[in-house]
Parts: sequence; structure tokens; C-alpha cells
Amino acid sequence: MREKVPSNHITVQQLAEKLGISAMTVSRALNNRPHVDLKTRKKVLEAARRLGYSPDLIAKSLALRKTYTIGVVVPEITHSFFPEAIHGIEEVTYSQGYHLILAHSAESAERERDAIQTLESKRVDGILISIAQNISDFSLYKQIVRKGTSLVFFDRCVWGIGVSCVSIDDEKSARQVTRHLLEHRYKRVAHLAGSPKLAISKARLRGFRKAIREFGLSVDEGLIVESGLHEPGGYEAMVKILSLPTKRWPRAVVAVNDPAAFGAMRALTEHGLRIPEDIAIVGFSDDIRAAIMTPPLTTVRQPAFEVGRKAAQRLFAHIRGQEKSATRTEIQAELVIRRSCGCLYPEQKA
Amino acid sequence: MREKVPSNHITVQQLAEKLGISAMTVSRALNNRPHVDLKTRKKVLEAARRLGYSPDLIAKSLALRKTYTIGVVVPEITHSFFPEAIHGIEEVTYSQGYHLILAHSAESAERERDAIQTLESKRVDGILISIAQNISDFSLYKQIVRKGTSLVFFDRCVWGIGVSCVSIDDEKSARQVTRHLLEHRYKRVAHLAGSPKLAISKARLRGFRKAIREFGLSVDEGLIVESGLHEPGGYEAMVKILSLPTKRWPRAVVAVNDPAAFGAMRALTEHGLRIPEDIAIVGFSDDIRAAIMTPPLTTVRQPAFEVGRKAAQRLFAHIRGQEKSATRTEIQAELVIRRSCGCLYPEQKA
DNA sequence: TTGTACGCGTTATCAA
DNA sequence: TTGATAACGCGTACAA
Repeated sequence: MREKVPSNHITVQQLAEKLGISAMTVSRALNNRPHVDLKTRKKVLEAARRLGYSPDLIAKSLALRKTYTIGVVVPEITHSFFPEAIHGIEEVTYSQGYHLILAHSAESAERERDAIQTLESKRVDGILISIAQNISDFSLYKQIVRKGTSLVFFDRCVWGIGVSCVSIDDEKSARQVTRHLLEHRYKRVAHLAGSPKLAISKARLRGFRKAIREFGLSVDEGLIVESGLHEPGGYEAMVKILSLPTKRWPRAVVAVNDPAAFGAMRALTEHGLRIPEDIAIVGFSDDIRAAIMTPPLTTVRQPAFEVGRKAAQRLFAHIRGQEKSATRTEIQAELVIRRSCGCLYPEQKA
Repeated sequence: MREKVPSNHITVQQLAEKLGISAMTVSRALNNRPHVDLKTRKKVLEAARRLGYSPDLIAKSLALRKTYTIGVVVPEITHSFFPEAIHGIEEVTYSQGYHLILAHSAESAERERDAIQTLESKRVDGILISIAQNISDFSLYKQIVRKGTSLVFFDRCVWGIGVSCVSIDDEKSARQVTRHLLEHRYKRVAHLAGSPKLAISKARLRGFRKAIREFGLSVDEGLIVESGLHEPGGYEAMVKILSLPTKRWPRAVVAVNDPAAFGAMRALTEHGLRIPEDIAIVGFSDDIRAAIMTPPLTTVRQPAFEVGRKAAQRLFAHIRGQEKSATRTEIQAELVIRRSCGCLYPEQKA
């Protein structure tokens, strides 16, 4: 027993019949194409408006084999980075007259697979994706490209499969913030590392190591502790560090992101340690809470909007066939210096 | 000069030819429909997998006149409420096998109009919308409904046009939080009101007044000050209140939202007043920063995820034709008691 | 300037 | 169980 669907959508055919002309003429008039008498054109447009004609983009897409739509897959939607990136994507998309289908993988490989296949089936003209954690099989991405759909990664990328990527230069940024600490004469610096499987974690760890080496210091491996990306993990990791003999304690900490830093700050405070006087700390990502922590957290600001904007631009370049080979765009992050690193005033230094 | 679009998508026809059977049989096999020999079915599925067949949902939608897609229009995308609501919508949508097209009106009536028309043209099965500010022409919404597209408002609604709505009960929530203060023996309570044009502001003000009256007290109109919805406005409004003679000062403050409360807290602190010992304060919306203010801010939690979830459920009920008339769903907000209201420990009371 | 025939990829319908 | 035909709404190509 099927429901009666009203579907009061008027078609080009119907418009044509009502006006006593052919569908083709109506189509031409509606799409501002040449070879239509001005009077006929006016008549058509007027009728279309009056009858509330709305073009069927489904039919149009089928005929033109082009949807003027791009798909976006994000692993997380609540975290402030992605809404901002989506905002950036959306600005470009809108200005180009394209539409946007949003899919959410919820950090699940299966849901990501679903999402990509759906987007492919919807025949989007291109896909922007920030991949879920723990993805190790890249064959789907390759398949998409092979089938002729433009693809660009943003924020979380896969290298070596010929796909462009726009991301934050995590390694350079981590190196920069670590250097900042070292320049202020902190010698022993710890790192709360994210998952060793995640590219951003690895990049930040690399940047951290690089900075230490560049200062002619050596890395104390015991001061590199895995914290994950959330507050509780940061807390645990810091507790673990504080369980070391006091003389092995670090003078400063570089956390893989702000939530981890928040957890670490809690651990420090609970141990009766002052920030930054006893141990300084810096985060990563400029979480909205960073500025109002006590003390305010020094961090690295991620220009999410910019990442989204650039990624969308790259995708459109690719869709238009202006992009020959895979490119790698790295947006420069920005160091936001606050009290937690103890570097604001010279006299606070170690 | 047209570009060569690879578009290596295999079709049902091609599959059929390769297998030497008809397209119809392939279609039946792929869609798990009856009347297909088990062996044929297996052969089809195997071939589809091997050749990377991906169904063309555009063609399918055209044939079935159903897209299995809903559209969502939000006025803002960075504010944490909407990402969470979208998350809630997404969970329902995903579980129902539907897809989601996201559109962003950026608080602009024109962009909202664009978005709605696009969604209509894309023949989505339903639309969820939280309307932009300053919208006064509701004819478009009515038109959408008339054309047979299901519509449900969420968070920001329009009444009286026969469309269902899911929102937070602002008036009741404001009444509840105000009552909470009054129950703890605060007598003089001020209100930082948002814009008198905004529905949520008006509702919260109504709730505030109602609670006061219910306690047999009268409202001191001088203690109701317009603050807008942001931090600076909250600061200004509080300064204005503190410029009153000391004896007219309130013992507690209900702010229209958290940012306004943050501003007010800054004003209080700068005046050397203690929170909550001298003046207590409560906010509205459980901004992520509320918990880490000094002192932590008592506030009203907006279950955004829940609003999104419920709205999506309503929409699906409507799409399935199970919904006769327009309904009004109000999600109950939740009071989050922290230190700023001075009600956590009995001995702190006034 | 206008109109006709056909195809886009899929499924419903009805016949075999 | 299978297949041929038509239709979904639109635009391209070509003819009138």
C-alpha cells in the first residue's frame, strides 16, 4: 500500500503545454540561452515564476552528468576545528554555485567507507575528506580517483597515492613551539604524544624531536609519553611523568593538543606545582578554553577556516582540470603566547 | 572545447551485457528483489563487486522520485549549538539510510532563500531548518510545504503556518533557573536581557518575570538591562547595574546567555565584588568555557544533540506520512549547578 | 527562432 | 524466472 505523494512539482513539459510551445524553447528561456524570441522568453519566465517552477536538478544532473555538488567527509563534527573548516569550504562552494553534501564518519572506518560510497553513488563532482583514525587501507581512495572523481584531503591526509592535500604544517609548528621553549632556556622538555598511528601525532613528535636536536640537546625518551588526544589521557600521562624521580622531571611540557594540556595542567595543580614557575606547558590547537585557563595556555592556533577554504579551492582547480599533479599545501599555524609557558615576561624565565 | 571526463562508472546495462542477461535481472539481483535464480544472483553480485559497480543514485532518484536525502539549513555553523544539533540529526539520518545535504544561511535571508530553493530543486525528501534572524516573510516555507516537501523547524521556529517544530523551552528554563535562585533566598534578582527582537530573548525574559511573580515578589524594572548576546554587552550591562545606588544592587543576576554572563563576571571582579558571596550569577547555554570560569558558572544546558535528534525523528515521521498535523516538541533544558550561584553548599547562602 | 528525437541510468509494468 | 518497453525530467544535436 503506497502513500499518495503529492509531489506538486511542475515540469518543463507542463510549462510548455500551458504556453502552447515546445519544452525545448522553455528550457532555453529558463537557462538564458540564445535563440529565443524576447517576448517568448518573457512569457516563459513569467509563467515559471507564477507557477513556482523549480528546476529538477536530479534530471539535470543525469542529463549533464554533472551534479555541481561536492561531498565533504569529516571524522568529527563537534570539535571546533571541523565546523570552522566546513565553514571555509562552504564559502568557496557557495561562491562557485556548488552545493555541499556533508557526511560524518564518526572516526569509524566502516562509516567512512559508507560515506565515500554514497558520495560516489550520488555522483558528486568532487570529494573533500579528512580521514578517520586507524585507517590503513587506502585502496578506496585510489579507486575513487581512478573512477574520475576529484579528491582532495584536508587536515588528515594520505601521502603517496597521488592525491592533493591541504593541512597544517604540524611538524613545523611543533618544532616552532618547542624552539620557543628552548629559546627561553628551558632545557628538559617533555612531550605528551598522541596516538603513534595518527599522522598529526607523528608529525608533532617529529617536530618536537627536531627542535631538541637543533639545540644540541638529546631527547629523554622517558619524557615522551602517549596521552591520546583528550583530557583524561593528558592527565594520566602527566601523572606518569611526575612519578619519575624529581631530578628527571621536565621543566616544560609540549602537549600534542590543548585538551591533553588541560589534563596535564590539572595533574600539575593537584600535585601542588605552579604553572609556569615550576613546570611550563604549551598546547596545540587554540581550543576556545585555552585563553581562560589559569594560567592562560600558550598554544598553536590552527587556521581551520583557511584550511577548508584552500582545500576547496584546490578541489575546484582539480575539477576544472587546471590541476596536473598532486600538490601539497601547508597552512602556517600561528603561535599564541600566553602565560602558561612563562615566556611573556623575561623575569619569569627559568 | 570540452574536457574529456573519464567517468569510468560502470552501469547496470554494461553489467548485463557482460553477463549476457538483461538489465532488469541485474537490477533485481543488486537490489535483493525476489524472482531471481540464486545462481544468477550470485553471478551478478560477484561481477558487480569485481568491476567496482556503484549504483547511480541520480538515475535511481529520477526513476523512483525519491532521493533518500534530507536537507538541513542552519544560520550559523561555528557556534557549538549547531554542530551538535547536526550531529544529532546525522545519527538519525544515518540509521535510516538517508543522506544529508547541509546548507548554511549565514544569518542572511537571501542565502536562506537560495538554500531552500536549491534543496527543493535537489528534490530532497524533507527539510530541517533553523531560520535566520530577521526573517519576516514566511511565504517560502508555506510554498515548500504546499509542493509536498516535508518540513520541520528546529531551535528557531515559525508558528502558525502548520509546520512542526522542535525547540528548547526557553521560557520554562529561564523560569526554572530564576526559581532556583529565589528558592535559595535571593530576593533582589537582576536580568541581563538579550535583544527584545529575538524570540529566545523574549522567552527568557518572560520566564524570568514569571518566576519572580510566582514568588510574590515584584520586578524592579531598573534591574532588567539589555545586554545583547555577547561578552562586551554583558560587561556594559553589569556596569550599568553597578552604577545604581548600592541599596538597589541585586543579590543575584540571571544572564540571557553564557557570554553575557562572562562579561558581567568580569565587571563584578573589576569592581572588587566576590562571586557568589557578594553577587551570584547564572548563565544560559552551557558554553564550553562555563565550567572553567572562576568561579565555575551555573548555567542551563541546551541539549542541542537531543533537539537535532528529535527534529529528525519528527521529519521522518512526516515523510512516512505518520504525522497528521503540526506538533510542537519542547526539549527540557537541564540546570547545571556550579559555584557561581552560591547554591552548591547550604552554608554559602545569603 | 522553434521543434523533434534521443540519451542520461534506473526501475515499474507487463508479457513471455 | 526472465526480458522488452516505457517512463522519470532535462539537455544536446540536428532538422525544420
